[in-house]
Amino acid sequence: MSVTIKDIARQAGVSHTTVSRALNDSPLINEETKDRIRTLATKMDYTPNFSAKSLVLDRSYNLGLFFTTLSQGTSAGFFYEAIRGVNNVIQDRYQLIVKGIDDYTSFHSITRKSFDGIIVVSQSDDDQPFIDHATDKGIPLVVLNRPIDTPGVLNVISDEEQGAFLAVSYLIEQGHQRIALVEGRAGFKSAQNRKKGFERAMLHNRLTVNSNYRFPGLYDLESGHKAMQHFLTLAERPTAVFCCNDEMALGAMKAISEAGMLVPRDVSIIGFDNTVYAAYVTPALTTVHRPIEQISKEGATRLISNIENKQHETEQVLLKTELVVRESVRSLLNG
Amino acid sequence: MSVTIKDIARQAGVSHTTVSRALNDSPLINEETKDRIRTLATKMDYTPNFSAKSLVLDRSYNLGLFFTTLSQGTSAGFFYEAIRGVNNVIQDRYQLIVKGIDDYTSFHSITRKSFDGIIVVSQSDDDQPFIDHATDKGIPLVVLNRPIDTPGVLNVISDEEQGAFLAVSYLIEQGHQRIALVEGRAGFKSAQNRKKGFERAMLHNRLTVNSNYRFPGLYDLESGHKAMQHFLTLAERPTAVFCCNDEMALGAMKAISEAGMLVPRDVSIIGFDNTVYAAYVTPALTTVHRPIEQISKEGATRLISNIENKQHETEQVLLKTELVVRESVRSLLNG
DNA sequence: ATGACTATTGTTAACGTGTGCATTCCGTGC
DNA sequence: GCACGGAATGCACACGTTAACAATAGTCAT
Repeated sequence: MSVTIKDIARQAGVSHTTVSRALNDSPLINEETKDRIRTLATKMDYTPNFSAKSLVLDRSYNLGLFFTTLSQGTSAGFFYEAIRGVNNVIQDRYQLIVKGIDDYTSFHSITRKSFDGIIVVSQSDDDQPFIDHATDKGIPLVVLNRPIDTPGVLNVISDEEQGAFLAVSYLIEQGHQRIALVEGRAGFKSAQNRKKGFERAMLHNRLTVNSNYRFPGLYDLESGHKAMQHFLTLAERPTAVFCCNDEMALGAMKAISEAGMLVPRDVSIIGFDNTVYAAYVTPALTTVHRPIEQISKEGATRLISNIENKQHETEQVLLKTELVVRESVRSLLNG
Repeated sequence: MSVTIKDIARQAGVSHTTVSRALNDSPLINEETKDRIRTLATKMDYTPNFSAKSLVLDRSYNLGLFFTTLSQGTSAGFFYEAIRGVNNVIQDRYQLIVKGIDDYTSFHSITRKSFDGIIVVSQSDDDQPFIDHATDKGIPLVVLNRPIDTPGVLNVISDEEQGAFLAVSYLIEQGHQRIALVEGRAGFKSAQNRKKGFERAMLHNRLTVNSNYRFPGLYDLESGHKAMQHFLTLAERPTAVFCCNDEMALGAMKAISEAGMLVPRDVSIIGFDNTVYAAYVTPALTTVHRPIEQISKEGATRLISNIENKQHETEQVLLKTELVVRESVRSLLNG
């Protein structure tokens, strides 16, 4: 059917070995023959058979991009930016295969043969068995977005604890003291770190956290909505709420306006993630920007470098987050 | 390194052919030997080498999921739903390879060998050369989301013209007559169809469209914002605006509130796509739901059926859209 | 008992590419 | 003139799997 190096060899009057070497730019082959063969190859519209290459070279040309889950809980924007970032650096050297870890009942089929490298965009501790499996099998690996304890694994993350600290410190600077927290999805490391940053900022300013001022969330709009409804029933309402992501912040804003109140006049809201929508909500949401696309670019670049140089760098890379001030926080300072 | 069928054969005292047949459940092999070999295989932790299979069976086990672009203009929610839908039906039979068409300078490397089938999530006429290439190469193909003229191509789309008709008819039912249109990105078929639905609904109700009441858009927040700013400068403002997607509708709402006005009191807004955020904006956005996930499921299912049954169904499947009524449209009827 | 037929297993080649080891040719130094 | 070395190419096999064909043993009808 399709043209192979043997076809080219026949046409060129050489052996298929020579063709193979010529197309791989081997120094063994005369420059003129190389040229002749190369032009002949393009003229004959030759495409290498990657299955055959894979078989003999023991490389799959596949990079796996694994998310904790595809079917639930991953925000669309997050997902999109991660794929963009990775896609951007792999170009045509690899095929990008997108998977959800929770699609697997057994990791048996995940081997060195099927993936030259794996990028895990991790959102939960539940990914650990998968990460261990990949490490055991000796597959080059990078874990993004969630800090990893396992030594010997490349890890690129944003400093979320610092981001939350930044956000809450900002609230305090603006004069807020009764600050509430809508937590992230239980089990997600990001939820823990953002909470930690919140607590550190409070402690650092010698503020105590009312236990009524914490509410569990699921990172979705609905749980932010519910949390805010709860806060609004309290006799002494918080003046500001730190939501562990933007979606929940939007839900909270919704609840506030449903109660006939206004953001930020009655309650200040701050989010996390800097979703595209954050800028266009009314009022525009003050939030923390997390450089997902940059994380995934950085991760993919380092992974590929590890693969191609057969090295095994295992650094942990921390990328800084930054506060994006918009309109959803009111200053309580009388000036 | 890893265990092959020959290793199993040696252990079992049979030929590697027998092992191959046993693992593929060939009727030629005695049931007992099959069992013996199968248990031995799992005990030895055997995983088939897909490169070898691919080479001899002439199948890649790859499905390509191609978007018009990954780097610009695709909405995150859209992207996410499409991948989810496809991923949902392919399970572990295929690897899902995600690509942007605009990443390619040449389609040369896209062949039958590298993809068993291709799903194009098409958002622009510019995809046509790619679609033609895939058709030429004889790669099983399905085009989602954009109507295709090319005969002989499987095509699954939502009826967007009907959706727009639905939306605008609803506005008219609520008593609106001065209805403006924020158009979609030029060149995108969806933009044309939504506009067509708009026009048909107007015509059907014998309403004329003021040429000041049309404004080009890019499907992003900013252009909706700009369009609305324009409409607000008009002496005779529209009472309702049909935005060709939700993002632009959000932008428009933003512009309205910036001008000190309220939705829907002063201007009614209706969107298209039913983004996750539409429900949680204030006021919640009335919009048209487009079943992206269902489209991609349907498309993937039919493509796989075509591949595996070696048939060549080329139907065009139209899935209905539906109006989701929320709070962003005011009734002008005095009741 | 012999031929045909079935059930089960083995032999061998094939898929397309890369590579270790020969082979050939040519120039160079003695 | 001959050995040596380097440059260029070819031969033959390997990678792991499937499949056409061959082979063997057993069964059954004549």
